[in-house]
Formats: sequence, C-alpha cells, structure tokens
Amino acid sequence: MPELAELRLTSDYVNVNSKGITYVNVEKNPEHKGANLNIPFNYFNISAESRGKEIVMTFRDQDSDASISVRITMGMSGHFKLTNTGSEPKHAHLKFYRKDGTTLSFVDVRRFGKWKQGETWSDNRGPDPTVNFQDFIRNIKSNLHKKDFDKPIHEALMNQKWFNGIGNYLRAEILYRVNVDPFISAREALTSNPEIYQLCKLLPLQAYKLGGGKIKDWENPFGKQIEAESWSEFMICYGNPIMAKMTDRNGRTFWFDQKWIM
DNA sequence: CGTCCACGTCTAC
DNA sequence: TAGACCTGGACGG
Repeated sequence: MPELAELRLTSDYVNVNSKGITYVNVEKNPEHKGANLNIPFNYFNISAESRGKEIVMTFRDQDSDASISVRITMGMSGHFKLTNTGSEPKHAHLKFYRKDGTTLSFVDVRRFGKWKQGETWSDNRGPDPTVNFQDFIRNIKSNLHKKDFDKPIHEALMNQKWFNGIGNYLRAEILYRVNVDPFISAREALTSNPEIYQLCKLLPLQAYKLGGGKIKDWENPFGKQIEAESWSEFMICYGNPIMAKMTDRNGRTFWFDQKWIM
C-alpha cells in the first residue's frame, strides 16, 4: 500500500528487523523479470531509507568498507516480510537470507515494483516533502511557469517530479482539506492556496503516524493494530461513497467533494 | 463462471 | 492517451 507514509514504514520495517543481523545471501525469484542482485559479500548488513515513493537499501560488507546500494519502488503491492527460511510468502521476489535461519523477503503480488542495483535516488523525482520540505517548495515554485502546472491541480499532484510520494489517496485527502476547485490549474491553485504545500508534508506524516493506509490488505509492517477509528478520521474522502468520483486523464479514480461538480 | 477494481509507473502508437 | 504490466478480491449471474 504504498504512498509516502507506507514507503517510510516499509523502510522502518527493514531497519528494525535488520539491526545487528548478519545477512549471508540474496536470491531472486526466477519468475520475476527483474535483474538479479549481485552482492559479493560473505557477511553483510542491511539498512534502508525512503524518500517519496522510493527506497534505497544499503548492503555493507562486514569484512571491508565496501557497500552497495539498491533503489527499490513498491509498485501497487510491494512490501517486506520477515519469516523463517523456507516459509517465505508466495510472492517473495527477492529473498535476503540471514545467518540465523530467517529470511527478509521483498513481497510483491502484482510485480509492479522494481529494483536497480548501484542506484540511489532518481533525479526525475522531486524532493521528499516530509524530509526536505524547503527543497520541495523551492522545486515547485521555481518551476511554476512550466506546462506541467497548466494541468488541473488534481492531476499535477500525482506528478512525482514535483510531488514525490503523493499518490491517489493523498491527493484526494489533500484537496478535500483545501477550499479549492480541484479542476483549476495547478499554478492557480498553488498560488491562491499555498496551504497545499503544507498538507503535502502534514498528511503523509499523519498517515505515517497512524501506521499506514488500511485501504485493502495492507498489513502494518510492525503488526501494530491501528484503531480503525483514527484511520477513518484521516481517510475522509478517498473511497468514501458519499463523495464524488471521476476517472482522471490517466485512468485513475479521483475522489473529491461533490460541491465542485457544476 | 465473468467483469470490475486496486495505494504506480512505463513505453509505444 | 491508450494500453501494458500483474494477481486476486469483491461482487453479479
């Protein structure tokens, strides 16, 4: 269930479950079209960091200063799961074997997630609005003249070049909280309603605090039970049958306040 | 059984 | 701006 908050929770999960752990091998499920990972270390450690909708994992050799980075995206269904070796989930596509007889798996039912060895953050994505808020604002403001901002704000918010980490539920929740017509241009909306910038930081942080989305079968990486109540107080627009919805120009369902229908 | 839908990108006419 | 890439859950007949 991956937008900014879920990516952050996923990297937390990797870190919490990898602290002080020795990894010994990496294997790719041959069914997956992605490239094999080549981690030529006998014993290594793993850590992860998220920005927007990307995670960078770092593999550190225990016997030297060498390290390797791998950039991963989650697609629609990617997540990590720690199990005993031999009991990995059905759709485990990368398996990170550990000395203690357990495996950390990258699990991705739909296989839209991707990885690339030797890469860190993509340069075609903007700054993370929660980690680098000032850069996030600067990046948008200094490019507001561009054609991307001619598009309606509800579409522009999905553009990872400017709004890294915002996805389909966050755009709905952000716009629902602003008194702005979601069909006016992004340039006009951002100029007249600069609180949109703030919400691009605050709402992902709030979703993170709540333990991530509960839209479908998203399992909180810590197994923490989220009170359905607090989550439903957060998710007030997306998927709510009393809201209006339409299919946007990219084929995604956009949920919004029906007061904006002519 | 079938059709529709899903928290996201990608690339090919 | 369609489709392609994927699996599976919900729901209809």
